Amino acid sequence: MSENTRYNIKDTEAKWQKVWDERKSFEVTEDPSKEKYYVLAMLPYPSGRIHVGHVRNYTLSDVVARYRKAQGYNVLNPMGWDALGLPAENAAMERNTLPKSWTYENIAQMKAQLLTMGLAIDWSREVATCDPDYYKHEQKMFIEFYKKGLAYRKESVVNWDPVDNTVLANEQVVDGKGWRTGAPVERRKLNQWFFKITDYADELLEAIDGLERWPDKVRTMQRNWIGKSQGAQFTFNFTTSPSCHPERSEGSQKPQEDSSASPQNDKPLTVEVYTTRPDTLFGASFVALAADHPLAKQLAGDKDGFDDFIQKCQSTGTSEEAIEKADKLGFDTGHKVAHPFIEGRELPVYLANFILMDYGTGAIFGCPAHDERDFAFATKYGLDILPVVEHGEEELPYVGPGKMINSDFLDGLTSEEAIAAAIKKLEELGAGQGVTKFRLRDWGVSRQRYWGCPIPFVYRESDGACIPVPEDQLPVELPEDIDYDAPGNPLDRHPTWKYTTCPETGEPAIRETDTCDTFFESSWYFLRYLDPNNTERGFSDEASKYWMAVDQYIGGVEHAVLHLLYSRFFTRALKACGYAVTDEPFDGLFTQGMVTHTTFADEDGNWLFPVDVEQKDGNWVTIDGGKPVTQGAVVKMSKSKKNVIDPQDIIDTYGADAARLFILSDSPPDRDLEWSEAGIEGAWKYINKLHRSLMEIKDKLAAKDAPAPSAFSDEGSKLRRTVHQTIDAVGREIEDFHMNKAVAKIRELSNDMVSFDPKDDSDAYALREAWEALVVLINPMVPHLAEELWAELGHDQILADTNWPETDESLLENDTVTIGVQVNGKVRATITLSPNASKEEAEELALADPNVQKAIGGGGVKKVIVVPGRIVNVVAG
RNA sequence: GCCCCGGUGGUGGAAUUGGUAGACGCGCCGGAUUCAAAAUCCGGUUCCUUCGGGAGUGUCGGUUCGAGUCCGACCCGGGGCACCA
Repeated sequence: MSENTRYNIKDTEAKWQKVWDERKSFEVTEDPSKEKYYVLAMLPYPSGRIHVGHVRNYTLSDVVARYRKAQGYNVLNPMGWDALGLPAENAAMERNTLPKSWTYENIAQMKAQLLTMGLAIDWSREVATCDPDYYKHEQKMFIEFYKKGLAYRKESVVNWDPVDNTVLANEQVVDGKGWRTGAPVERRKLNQWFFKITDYADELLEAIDGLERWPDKVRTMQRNWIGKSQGAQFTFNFTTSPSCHPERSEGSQKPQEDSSASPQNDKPLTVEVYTTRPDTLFGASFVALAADHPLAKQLAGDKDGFDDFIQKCQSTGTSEEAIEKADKLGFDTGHKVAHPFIEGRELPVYLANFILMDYGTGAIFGCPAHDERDFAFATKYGLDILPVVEHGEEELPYVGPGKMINSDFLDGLTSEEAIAAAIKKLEELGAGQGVTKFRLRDWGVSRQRYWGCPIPFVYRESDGACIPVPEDQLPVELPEDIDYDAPGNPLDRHPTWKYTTCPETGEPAIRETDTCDTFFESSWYFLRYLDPNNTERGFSDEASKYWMAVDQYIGGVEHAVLHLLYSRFFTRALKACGYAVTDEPFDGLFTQGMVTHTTFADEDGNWLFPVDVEQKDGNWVTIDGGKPVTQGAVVKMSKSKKNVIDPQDIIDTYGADAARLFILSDSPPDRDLEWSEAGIEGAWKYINKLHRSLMEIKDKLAAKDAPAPSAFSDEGSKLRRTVHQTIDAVGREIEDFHMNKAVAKIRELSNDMVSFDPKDDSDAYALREAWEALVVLINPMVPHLAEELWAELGHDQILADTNWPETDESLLENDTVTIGVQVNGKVRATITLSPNASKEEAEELALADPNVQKAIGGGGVKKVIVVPGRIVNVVAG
């Protein structure tokens, strides 16, 4: 093959990227005459280099975007940077630079990389969340939420590293010690900002049912996270009176919080419990409180073993083996409470390690016959096990529903009826009421960090009043003259930044030095894309009304709960503040699988990069030195295990099209994808082959404007059927995210085309038709190659502006169909007949086959089942 | 422990949802081309076989004319949640 006909991937890809850019092919505006389609890929964190997960994500969104564009939609496919966050601060500390410059350098590098992928992105809408023009609007939203009562301040406990002078996330606390300093973590109370997502708990839960184009997995995870339960909350009265003990602690303890249970002298002592099974109240045999329940210490008095018990409860949290079996541990306080329904019945009160203070009321009643944990506990401590639900053959504990027994006025009712009846009775007695509880907590957004969106409030020094920063003073910008020499939050110790005046009185005031959780930025970035240059508001109502909701959102499943739930809350909160937004931000959601790769390690167990090893005589060795290498498990690519491939190397070597094609064709997008060098080479070969094939056959194709012939040869007709069936199938597979199947269908078609030898004008016409269809079909996957081939086919209009081919209905059906003939369920022959053949014809043809006759043997035919177009099954004797 | 998802050739995966299991690709084998190699092209490739056939979709059982697909029990792998009352 001569040099000038060889497909030059590098030049060709650069050429078409330039054409798209110059023609602004993917820039869009609101166009009421066209139906919109909003494709959204989860925005990347600018870590510096793109990884294969990005390539997979944006290839998928690109296929959808290009496919929908070809179908005539006005497609919005934007991109931006989730640019605030802790890694920038860590990098700044390590490299003695500033988070801002580190971040913007990374953005520039990653953008340059993404541009080589040839994505159909409207770059004019690019957004970086660390830009004050971006966070200005969310500061305004924050204040609007505050005014609506959706944002509030409250004292709450944080993990405090006393050496670094900083707050730690739960993940940064290892064995009770700070991950960096190793210092024991203190629990400190700080004033923190919260968003009232709990106001929307019910609505967010109910609306999950309507998210039909979301994966079931994600919907289930969100339901569980919200964790709605209905039950009864009621009070037990103590029949014993614990002596009021002075605090025995070392004095550093915080005063105890107010609680439902009041330790005051004159009122009788009570404890409030929560249950989802008030129907089983007659089966109650104990009451249990969390070890850190406000009443615990008072109830324990100076009984022996209390300190021991508390210590054990705390240690179960960390010792690994104990968690496995997690023995039920109890501490008998010796005190008793009265059963609310049974005169004279007393229940012992325990402290127990399986009761959590932060769920429900931190106290329960135990019904061992109908609860697993209560059963284990009662067995261990020799408490009564009283069945109150008919359980037939089932062994105790029986947790299912049934008819009530041994339960006085509840006897004979179903569990459901009994729950209602028990709640009614509790209400009559004034002991409690039916309540609904959620696991979901309000969203704490305060972070004691520098590289985040400043929370736009000041506190007046004279009286501590919390005052929102007036709109005309927004944004509250991050100072750039910061230092990382001392531990802690640079904003807090900045010499001037936080000192300001009260906008109302002009008195001295202190700025809030906390910044927002970075989930704040990602909760509305899809709205900013709609109107990225709006300086008055984050986005206009008009833009939102035209583009929202997102038609197809694509990203990793790791955001199944937090990001996706916060965004759903955010649209509702914005709506409450007068913005025009849909309730639900994302109509369709697709979660892609992980990209995995083999791990390699040297003799000492150190991880090795795949680029540093090679295979020699069937064994893996290091390239540098040839030392033996062991091949380990295939796991998600991660820097720590070094099993990463730099996609840029792949793109530089094989081109973006090959990388895209391999990623799409090897595995279904929702499953994990195992990266392999061999796979990428296969994709690369196919790209070259398509180009070569067209170059070879080009002169034999009919002219671009040749009239349709009046008739086609048998081969020509067959090819045309395949073409139209493929057009039909590929569209459906793309819509279902079966990109691997779409690619397979295209390859089948191209195999047929390559072996098709045009003999006359009608064949030449059919083959041109086939090539034109093939190129359009493959465009979403390998757009550079497709543009090149399209131009080779003689078109002036670029492919990015070309519509998806129409299918000819009459060609979707074949004129003959080959079906199997079974004898007693085993295939013995195949027959070919018209798809409209009658059952009788099919039966006749099947029985005429010698192989079928042979299989039937002497027993004769008992019955023949004919499923037209599918199968014939002969039942022989 | 509970809740999902998955298990099909050497390998990634197809199978019109109960109707010819293994599409398409990777790898491998054989051949052509080449001084040679690369690239490319052609053919083969589930396993066993006495070449007639037989077996086969994690295991065992069931329903059906017919099961990868439906039902029951179990085994293995991955993910999520977790003393949630």
